[in-house]
Amino acid sequence: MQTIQHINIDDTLNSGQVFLWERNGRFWYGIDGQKIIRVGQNPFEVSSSSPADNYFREDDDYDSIKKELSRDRTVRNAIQAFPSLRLIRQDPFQCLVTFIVSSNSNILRIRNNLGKLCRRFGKKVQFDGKSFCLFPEPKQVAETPVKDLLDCGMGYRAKHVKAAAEAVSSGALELDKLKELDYHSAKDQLIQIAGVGNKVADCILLFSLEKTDAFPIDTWMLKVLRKYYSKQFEISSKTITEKQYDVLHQRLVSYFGEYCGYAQQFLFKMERDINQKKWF
DNA sequence: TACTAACCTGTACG
DNA sequence: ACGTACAGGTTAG
Repeated sequence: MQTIQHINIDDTLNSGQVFLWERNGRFWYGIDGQKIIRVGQNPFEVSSSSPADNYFREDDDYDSIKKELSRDRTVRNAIQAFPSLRLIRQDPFQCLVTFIVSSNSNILRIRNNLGKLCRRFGKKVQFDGKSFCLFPEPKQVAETPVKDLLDCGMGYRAKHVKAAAEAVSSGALELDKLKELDYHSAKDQLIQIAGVGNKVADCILLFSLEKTDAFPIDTWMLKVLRKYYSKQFEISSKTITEKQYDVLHQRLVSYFGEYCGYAQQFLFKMERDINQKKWF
């Protein structure tokens, strides 16, 4: 006998994947593209303003993924600490904007930037007796002057956000089609967008485009790799070059397997919590 | 090809 | 309080 869903909402929503969630009493409410999602923990339940299919990747064989990843001692410890931490399946456009905005920023600021963007340009809706602002659609952002995006506090990222929205809105970048491609083909297209480099692309691929073999390598992952994996993945420099990133990713995939993105999420959550970093 | 500094600006820390 | 450094990186040179 086992519980219906192995999903710890607090851990999952506070692991750096999503930024537009808020707790209200027994429930958490979040913005995902053109819908509002509500989740409660005991008992676990999800409802939404329009169908949100498998937002928490309920369709993954979670137990067998964890079992496979547990071959590694460090990931096994992280899984033990956060046994119901899930990867989230996000709206691709929101995810694209989110991680462009995230570059060289911090979590609280990212949250504030995105919140302002929604309040200023997103459609206002009612759900569960409360009012919310949806994430603005690509066309809406594409038509917004950079000046107004700057008011959201995005700084130099504002022009990248607008350009990305233009690419999506014009059809030059078809996000949904990237889901059908393999990791490298999809990544090649994402990298074309200004403001999207290796790390940001990997976040978008992992969190919204079905690429569980993506492994975003940020400063925290470098810290983790140095601390626990100095033997397997030696990292000498303070930062890594594009080439080193690619080589490292390849080795991470062959070490952790096709679900290495999950390993990244467990490790990231563990290390941030150890360092008592605030999520919101 | 590899390495550096500059980049907007809100928070965090002293 | 008030200044200074840093932040889930990317890019131009």
